[in-house]
Amino acid sequence: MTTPHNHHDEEFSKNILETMPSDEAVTSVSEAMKQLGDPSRLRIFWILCHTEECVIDIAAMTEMTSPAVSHHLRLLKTAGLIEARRAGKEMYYKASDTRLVRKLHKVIEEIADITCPD
Amino acid sequence: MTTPHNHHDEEFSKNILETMPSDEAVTSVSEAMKQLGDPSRLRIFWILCHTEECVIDIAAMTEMTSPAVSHHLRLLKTAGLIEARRAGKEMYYKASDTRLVRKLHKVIEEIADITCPD
DNA sequence: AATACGATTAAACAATTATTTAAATATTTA
DNA sequence: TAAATATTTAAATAATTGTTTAATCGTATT
Repeated sequence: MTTPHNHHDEEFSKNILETMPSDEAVTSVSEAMKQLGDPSRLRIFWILCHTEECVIDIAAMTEMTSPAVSHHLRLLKTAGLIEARRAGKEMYYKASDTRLVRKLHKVIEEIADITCPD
Repeated sequence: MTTPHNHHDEEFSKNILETMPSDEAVTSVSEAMKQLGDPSRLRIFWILCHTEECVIDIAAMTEMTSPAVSHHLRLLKTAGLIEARRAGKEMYYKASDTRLVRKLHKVIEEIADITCPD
């Protein structure tokens, strides 16, 4: 495959296309990013990276209703970013202990410190 | 402020709330994540992290129409993730040279290499 | 078993967003 | 200046998504 315009030498363009992330990689990365692309979920995720909490407390900390929190928790859980455990009447959520989560948490903290780009 | 349930000691809860990212930080981080939460934009962004390209070539590489690419480019540009320059009839786009962009690029490459979480 | 509490689900609504096709704009070249 | 090329904008449509309110489900307690 060749691009309509040839701004780079063939070797280079070929290399780019070959090292391009696979569809699966793109899907999984964008799926994770998408979940954190919502401010409510980002807040919840951040909290759960630091502590394990029940739904009511998360709702209080983020000033949201329980159903709204529950909805976001489900999405985060489906994406594999958080996990849950039941203790009596309560469900406790916390960030999953995976490389993906650790990297996302790290980049969030780093970006949050920047605030102004550059 | 105290959470409805007290699963942690007061000192700890207080500390969490205080270190919680500000609204501005949350907004800016989630805005960046949101842009990369779309697979089409993630692909485009990845390409532009590696090379400068014109719209037609990006469209060819991603198998999208020019208007669709143009639309995503505008969003990425508004978010400060990419920049543009005109050369004759063509517009050339590339990733912005900022800390934010470098960190996002890095985490994308890292996550893409993982594929399977954990 | 009845009640209370925590959490989830469902339905409805509002809002945002991606894609397509067609038209418009900008720049170069004949 | 007319035609060709590259890109953007606009209009229309389809699809996704977040939030709210009300109802339901699961667990524990009395």
